[in-house]
Amino acid sequence: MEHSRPAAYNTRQKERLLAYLASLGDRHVTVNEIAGYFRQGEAAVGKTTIYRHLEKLVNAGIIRKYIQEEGAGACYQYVRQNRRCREHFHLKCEKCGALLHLHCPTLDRTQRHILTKHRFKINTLKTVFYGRCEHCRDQD
Amino acid sequence: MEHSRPAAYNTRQKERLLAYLASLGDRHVTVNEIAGYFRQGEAAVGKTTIYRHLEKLVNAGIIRKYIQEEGAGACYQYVRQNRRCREHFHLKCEKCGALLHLHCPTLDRTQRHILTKHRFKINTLKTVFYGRCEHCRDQD
DNA sequence: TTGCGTGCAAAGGTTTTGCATGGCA
DNA sequence: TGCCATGCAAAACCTTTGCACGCAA
Repeated sequence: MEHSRPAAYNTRQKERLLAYLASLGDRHVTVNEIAGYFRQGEAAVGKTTIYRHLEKLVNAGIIRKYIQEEGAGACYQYVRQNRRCREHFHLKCEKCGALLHLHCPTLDRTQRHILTKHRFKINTLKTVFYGRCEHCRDQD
Repeated sequence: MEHSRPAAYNTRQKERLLAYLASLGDRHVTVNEIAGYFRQGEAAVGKTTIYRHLEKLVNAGIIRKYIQEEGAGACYQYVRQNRRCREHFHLKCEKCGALLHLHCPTLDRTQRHILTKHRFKINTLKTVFYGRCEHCRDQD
């Protein structure tokens, strides 16, 4: 027995948006880039619709949202689920934008520590460590 | 010999703002909270002035700025030189929105581990762990 | 007196919301 | 035929900037 979950229709905008995001590979896009892509050509998708779908997709773990500089828009990236994808954290370099995957037993222990000692269940799909990668640390 | 550094006057607004921030202890405040505090009572300090001082104070290392989410206002915290005001992570509950502060030696070790073994310098001012807090884990 | 500090108002940007219309099931 | 989805316009945010006036030194 389901709760009163809304119907969730399949619309062409939704399909196009998801197909576009999936086609990006590892590339990140901003809302403006997405809107720009759908502005040209026949298949228009408005910004309002884009924002509304992106929020749902982020919550569903289908795409990941990254915050950037203050004042600048967020950027989004498709999360590929196919590969043998153990739970892991992500490191995002604020300078060069590189996204690193952190498979590490130490982090697994940290995650369990936060769960047992701080009683907080981390969502690794949404959590992103921001900072400087090896190469960018040497510069400036 | 100094470079052409501007004069930097001491104004009452500046003194009041710094005194207020210092009085907060470990608490974080947003610009709105600061402005609200100075709105009531005689000693008004405008938001523009608050923003301008906060930027300087952050650059001077006197206060710390946390960027929690895009669009939402940043949080500021006084850095007490003498006492232990360690860097810390934040836990954000996806369900109820609660923001928890994670002061924990285990996390300090994790941070060092990521630095030495994975060669990534984490920015705790921007990094937020997303997940479920104790209370919201029990529900649904 | 000099010129930085202040703060109102307006602009800049991203994101959200109101509401009438469109389209899926 | 219901009712969700869409998207324009407008609002709601946070933050920055222009500019005239105030005030410290």
